Amino acid sequence: MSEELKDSRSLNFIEKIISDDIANGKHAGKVHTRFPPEPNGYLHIGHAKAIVVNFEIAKKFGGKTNLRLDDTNPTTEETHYVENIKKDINWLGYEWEGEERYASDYFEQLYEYAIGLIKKGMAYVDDSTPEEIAEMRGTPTVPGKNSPYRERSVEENLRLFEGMRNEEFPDGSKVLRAKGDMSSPNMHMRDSIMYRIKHEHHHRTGDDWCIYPMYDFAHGQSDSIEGITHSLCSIEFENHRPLYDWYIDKLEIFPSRQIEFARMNVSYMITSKRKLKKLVDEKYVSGWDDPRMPTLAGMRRRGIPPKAIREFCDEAGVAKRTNVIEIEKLEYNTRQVLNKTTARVMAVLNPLKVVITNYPEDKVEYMETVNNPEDESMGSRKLPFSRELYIERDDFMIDPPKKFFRLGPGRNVRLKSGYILHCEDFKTDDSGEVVEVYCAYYPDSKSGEDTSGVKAKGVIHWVSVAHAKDAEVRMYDRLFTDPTPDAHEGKDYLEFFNEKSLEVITAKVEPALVEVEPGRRLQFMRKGYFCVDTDSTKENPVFNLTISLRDSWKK
RNA sequence: AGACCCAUAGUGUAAUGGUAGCACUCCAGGUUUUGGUCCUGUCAGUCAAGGUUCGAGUCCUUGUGGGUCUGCCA
Repeated sequence: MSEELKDSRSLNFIEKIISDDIANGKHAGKVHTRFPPEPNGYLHIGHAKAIVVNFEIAKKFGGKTNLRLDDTNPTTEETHYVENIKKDINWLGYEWEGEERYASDYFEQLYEYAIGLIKKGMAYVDDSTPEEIAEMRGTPTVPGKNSPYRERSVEENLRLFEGMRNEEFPDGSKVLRAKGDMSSPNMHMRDSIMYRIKHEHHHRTGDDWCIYPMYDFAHGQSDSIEGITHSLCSIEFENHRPLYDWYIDKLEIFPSRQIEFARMNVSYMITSKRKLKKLVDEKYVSGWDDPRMPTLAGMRRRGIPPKAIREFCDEAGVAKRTNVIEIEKLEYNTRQVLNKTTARVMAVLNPLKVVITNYPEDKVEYMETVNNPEDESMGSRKLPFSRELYIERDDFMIDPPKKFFRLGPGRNVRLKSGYILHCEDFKTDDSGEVVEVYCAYYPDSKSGEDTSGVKAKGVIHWVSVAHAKDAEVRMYDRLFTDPTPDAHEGKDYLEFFNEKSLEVITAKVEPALVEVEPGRRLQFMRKGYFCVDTDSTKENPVFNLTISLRDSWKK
């Protein structure tokens, strides 16, 4: 199980309800939640929120959380998705109670429940066409009409429903409906469809069934069967709650309680399955796990630690109003975790050569440098230092402003864990571009044993030319240029695709970096946090920018 | 249009009917061999109008704004 999240905050509204339930002895104080994804796609940041809410709330009250795949629609669901869903939840840091469950585990029980309702005269087989049913349903303002098949006898309904199960009827020819109230202002109460005929292969039950229950006649019943005490779902199911309760009441089964909360939206991200799929299909991104994608697979590859996602979701809070959390919050949580856990390494993203004119040609020194100033236990290592170094092109200016603390003609700068340099000259090419910088070093200014008395305001990173290795670095930025790309009427979200969301560069890195394993997270000193990509090899190391360091420098 | 739900700084989220707080962002400073981290500070809020009350962000009414619902999807 995951590390404890901060426990200082006050209870959210769901926790208050549960807290009251416990105080009142409801369900003998037991708390049991569930995460019920449909196995027809990949999990994204929105699912992460639901996962964190369900697992953390249960944990907080000493309860359990089930994983249940809501597989009642055989046409869209696949085993392949199940495996990815399980992997993503585990990666996020959670373990569900026992084995994962499936709504399809309960098909027989659900069938029995339906028979029970028919026997009570509360359900009937309807021969109407889909069009007729839609027509008779009415609209929110006009009451619906009763189906002409509504008053069939219990015996006939029983016989017909059994016939449905026994493959006697073609797809779409009949449905089983709950006898609700066709004049209810709540559309879900207007004789909700319980079963439809689909002669299709199911990923788990194979060809055992040709009738499948609808969400409304499967979800709440599954909750009940599993003894779910608090069924937490998103706000769009609010209108389903009367039906959820109606079935529990008529079926006389364990009374799970549905509580709705607002789904989480994040700026610059979209979570629409259809829109995400289009990005993949039309090659805007490399796949569902492209590091720019808001999928858990994408964020994992990007290098965002699961703990950061947990804290982000937890700190975003739980309430009922529509929200858009600023992506800056996720970035904050990401940096927060990475700052404490990653080793600092030297990597020059945009190299400029520096020659130390008074340093011997063939001398090599090994400079001791601490791996993580935030965590002494991470130790230190040695960096090769020589006469020619790469520094960041941004760290040199021909004519720098006064507040620029880096290198410029006549200026001093400290090389991190090295010497202080004094810039004496530089060389440009025909276009005026600086191609080489010439410096002198102060031999008695070595890091840790500096007796020079020389002042240097800035500190820059570097790597020895003779020892540097090339590495592919994928610089990622937000996928979209607009905080709410899919909320503009008349404008397609693809218009906001950020063409600069990926830039591939070749960096000069310290030699040890070609040995790192995929998945490893590092801080490139003064630049940002990076993660070794799954494409990475010793011959061609690949790093993904997770998130840059904050940069408060401006002219 | 009818039903249901929601409304607190830029963003998100708190506040038994009793001092509107926290976090992120922004801005300003301090520390720093990362212009990072850390620390301090500033700016900034109860949708509107009535009502109940000694007292309303909280309760009531109306309005305004937003969300969900008219799949044999979940």
